[in-house]
Amino acid sequence: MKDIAQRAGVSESAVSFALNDRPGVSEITRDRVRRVAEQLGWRPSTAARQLSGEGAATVGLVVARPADTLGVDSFFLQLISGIQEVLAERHLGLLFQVVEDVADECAVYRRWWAEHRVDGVMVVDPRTDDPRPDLLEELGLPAVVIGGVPDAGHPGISTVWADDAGAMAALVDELYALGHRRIVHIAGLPGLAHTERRIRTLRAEAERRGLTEVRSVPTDYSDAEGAAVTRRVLESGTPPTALVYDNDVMAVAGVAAATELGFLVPGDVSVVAWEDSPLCRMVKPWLSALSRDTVQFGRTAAQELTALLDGGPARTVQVPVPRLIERESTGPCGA
Amino acid sequence: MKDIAQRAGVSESAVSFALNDRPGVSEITRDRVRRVAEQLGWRPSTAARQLSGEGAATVGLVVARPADTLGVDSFFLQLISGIQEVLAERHLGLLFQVVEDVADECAVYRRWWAEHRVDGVMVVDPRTDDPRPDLLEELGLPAVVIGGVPDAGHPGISTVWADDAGAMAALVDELYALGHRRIVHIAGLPGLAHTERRIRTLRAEAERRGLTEVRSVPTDYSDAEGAAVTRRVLESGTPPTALVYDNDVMAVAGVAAATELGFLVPGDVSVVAWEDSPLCRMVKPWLSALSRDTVQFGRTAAQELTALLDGGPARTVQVPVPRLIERESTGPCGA
DNA sequence: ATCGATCACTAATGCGCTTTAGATTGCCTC
DNA sequence: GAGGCAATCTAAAGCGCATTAGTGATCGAT
Repeated sequence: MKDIAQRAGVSESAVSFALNDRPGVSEITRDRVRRVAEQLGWRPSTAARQLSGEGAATVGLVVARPADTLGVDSFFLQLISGIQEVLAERHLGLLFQVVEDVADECAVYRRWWAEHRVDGVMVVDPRTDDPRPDLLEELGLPAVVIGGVPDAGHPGISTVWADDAGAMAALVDELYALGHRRIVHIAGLPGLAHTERRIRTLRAEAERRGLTEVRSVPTDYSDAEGAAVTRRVLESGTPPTALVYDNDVMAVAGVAAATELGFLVPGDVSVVAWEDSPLCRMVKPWLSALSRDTVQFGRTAAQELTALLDGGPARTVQVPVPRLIERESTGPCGA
Repeated sequence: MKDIAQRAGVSESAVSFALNDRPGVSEITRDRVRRVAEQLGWRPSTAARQLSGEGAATVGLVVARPADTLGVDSFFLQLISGIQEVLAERHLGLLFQVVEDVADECAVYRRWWAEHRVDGVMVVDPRTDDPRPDLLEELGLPAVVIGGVPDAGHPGISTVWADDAGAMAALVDELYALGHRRIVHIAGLPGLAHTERRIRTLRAEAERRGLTEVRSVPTDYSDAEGAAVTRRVLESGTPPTALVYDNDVMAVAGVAAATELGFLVPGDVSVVAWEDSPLCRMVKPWLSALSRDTVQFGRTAAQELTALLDGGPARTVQVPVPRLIERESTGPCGA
């Protein structure tokens, strides 16, 4: 900046004014300074900028999952792509970290906060009894919870959510209409908020219709557990006629397991994957799936966070309900 | 820090000395200061620290791939997990960005450099005629190229690489021993260094053995192209008896396509996936695959980068050659 | 011709930390 | 007991930027 000031023949302050669109310099000086800066390829040092009051120009994202369960999911990278699109426009950096569990995650937030490393964070995989919103509220770190439930208790925190409950209800409607009465929901991790929401909704819908042979079985999202649970429920006395998997990976593994056991899909048992991906069209039969625009989800979340950083109020915004794409793995109940 | 100084009854400089293990302060004072700092949950502001000469305590990673081809791969998140393990130990942050193409990627490096945002970067997906090493060398940004070829031309840049050529040669050996003479390699993106290396090696190995019906077909790594190419080559006059896919996703899609066409795997055609993942055990027949420890790959790369940041010399380190896991999709040539 | 007001700019301060150059003390040596 | 030296601490400068207070100069109004 000193260089610029010298070459443009003005003081450093003038340069600062010129480049930040602040009043106090004439248009012609401003132009001259701009040109010199451009020519020198100058960019403000984020450190210096931050030290003098501006933010860190960075938002944080930490995901708490063990390395091996992380890779299979296409969800995260899609989400991140969407987030990046928005952040890149504003030249905000994304500080990314993967940790083992929520306790570590909280530690990371504390550190980031103490080191002034981030201006805000995005929280994924919200849980029941989640300590994170409280912590972030306490630290005063702007945050948006991705995939949470509307939550009035935290005025500084935005929520971006999809109506899992509605989607589940619609899905049960659909399966019911096809004649299915025995449904097993191979759910995801028990502690996760959306898992619990889906489980609760399924139970409520079943009760409403007087269905007794409807249940959820929590898993760890892995193909191994997906296959294992599938085998277990299909080999029971009265096997279900419809299986709903909480992710694409388990659904694919489940279909393979069912086929091996001699069950026809969708003849003997219908299968729905919650989360669409290329995977669903890579196996035969093609999997019917609940699809949503994950990239857009990320965009929306990032927009909410930037709005928060701009001093806007915390909001709760809903993204479109996942839509059922019917492919080949669902059909009328045969049993 | 002012707080700490006050409460410990010493000057700010003494605090700095104490907390940075610098001489100039007695052990008892050092302990006292440490205790106060701990109690206050103090962490140095990275910005201030950076401004006074230390680095940014951050390394950068940018991946240049369109959003949709990004998600299917389990490679990246695994790699990042490994990287994180090493970075977390040293409290280094990871600044992550996804962009459209290499030109954008270069722009990001320039910006990061100008803004002093990162101390070093990790470069993935090295290409033939890659502009990035030159640029990074010019900027003086420490870097490690992940999956590159040993490259003597850039003294400031480390390389971590796997011997794709050796793996390909071994694979051809294996297939040749099984009696396969017509092999098609469904390759990845043409510009990528490892793609070219695999293609060249395959051609060389074929020539060495006088095999004329061996070739590579480049693709974009997508399941769609994988399936399309599979159909095309299998429907040609003399179909290959062995297919080698450059990633797991295409291999799975390819098997599905082959099966649909009435080809038995491995009876009519053997299939090998280059890159192992849960996917390979989610389809029947289970896919034989070249497996490597991607998390470890990330760890190694991160270690090289931290070594570079510590002022060590640039090195070229090789990770273990991918190992062929024979499952159910490979067998003796039937034709 | 004088005054206040506006404009274009400069000087100086502070952000939180590291670091260099002192300042003070105690201790040893001859 | 004076000089020297090491140990321990403090004062002050500087990193690159934003910002506030201050300085001239120009202009319109009286």
